[in-house]
Amino acid sequence: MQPRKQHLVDTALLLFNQHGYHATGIDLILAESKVSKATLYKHFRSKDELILAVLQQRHTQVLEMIQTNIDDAHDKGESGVLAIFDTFDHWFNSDNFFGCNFINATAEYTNVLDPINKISLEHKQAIVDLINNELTIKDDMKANQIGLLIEGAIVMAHTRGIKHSALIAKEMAKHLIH
Amino acid sequence: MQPRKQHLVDTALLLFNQHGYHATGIDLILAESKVSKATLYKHFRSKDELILAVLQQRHTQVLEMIQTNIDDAHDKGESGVLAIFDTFDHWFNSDNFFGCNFINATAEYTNVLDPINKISLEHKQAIVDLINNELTIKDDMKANQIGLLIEGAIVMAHTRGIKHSALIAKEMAKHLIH
DNA sequence: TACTAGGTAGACAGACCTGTTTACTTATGT
DNA sequence: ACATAAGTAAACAGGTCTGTCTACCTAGTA
Repeated sequence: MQPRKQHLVDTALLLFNQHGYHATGIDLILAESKVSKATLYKHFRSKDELILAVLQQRHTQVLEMIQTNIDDAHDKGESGVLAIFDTFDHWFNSDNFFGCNFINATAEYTNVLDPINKISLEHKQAIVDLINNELTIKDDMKANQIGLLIEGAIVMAHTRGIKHSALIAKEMAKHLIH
Repeated sequence: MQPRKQHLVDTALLLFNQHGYHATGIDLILAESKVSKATLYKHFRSKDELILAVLQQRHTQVLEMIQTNIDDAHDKGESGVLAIFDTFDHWFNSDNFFGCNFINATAEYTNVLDPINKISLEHKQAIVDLINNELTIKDDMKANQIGLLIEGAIVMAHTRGIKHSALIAKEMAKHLIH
């Protein structure tokens, strides 16, 4: 991706997190990124398209972060599934946590047919698929249960500020696996 | 509450659910409720104040719905805690489900000091308190774990359209209680 | 009859929104 | 030296947003 385009996506991600999607105007993104409006509209046809690019990038980021923790766990002979919760624990306790971009996007873009809504569904599904592949024996039900624990931890951390929620969820996941 | 004021709150609740908070303009609420703008601004000082009234009412509604299910369960000699999940199951499968108003509000109003954000926190905390009081022996940790399951079920139902998520969560809660 | 409470319609201000367009500037590679 | 690609600044169009205000309209009641 061209550097300005990438810079726009990075800036927009931060601002969408800090203020929400509707509340973040194009002009603010331009002012913060110091990119001109003409450039933004050369790279993206609309604000919605920029949002999609932001979510697409975030999707990749999150899955890579999780995969890194899984790989580390495997190297140490530990459970990959439980390591996923460490990724979220680290995220919740960083100063980069403003809730899940996809949950937040679904809250603002309510139309199920909206591509923004669709990418959120795909993200959530991808995480459950990844969990399923980490289970010693594939088990859709168990993967969904663990996925549910992750979602619960995210909401608990975001709406109630309970930063250690990922560890609470991890304990619950332990009992599910054994 | 005066009938027009109540009607405004009811209409606004539906529209905020259908379109989100920022995306729902005052004018749409007025058109749908057939109330004049002057009347709205006599009852509410601002849109934010209307949102707060909506959330306040929703807060009461949800707790009452849960309490009804708990009472019914007690009458049948069943677990009050598990009955809470039936409330959510019923909600998810109604045509009145657009995710949790409070999770959605927190997504749009990101400032933790915002009263809209504060009421969301209080709502979530109230549910956990209610759970705690239903436990045979009070247990903050267990109440939070069950609260986490509920949040997870809500997100699963909303972002992935998995309408039976409350029953998945209920099964997990059974193992927690016993 | 006349006052009052509550409501209506609609114009208006002022700000902010997305998106387009024009004319100018820089940098790079041949 | 010159074409091309990429970026800039700024004005502009056409909406939409919240919130205010004026003038009018009922229905009930003292």
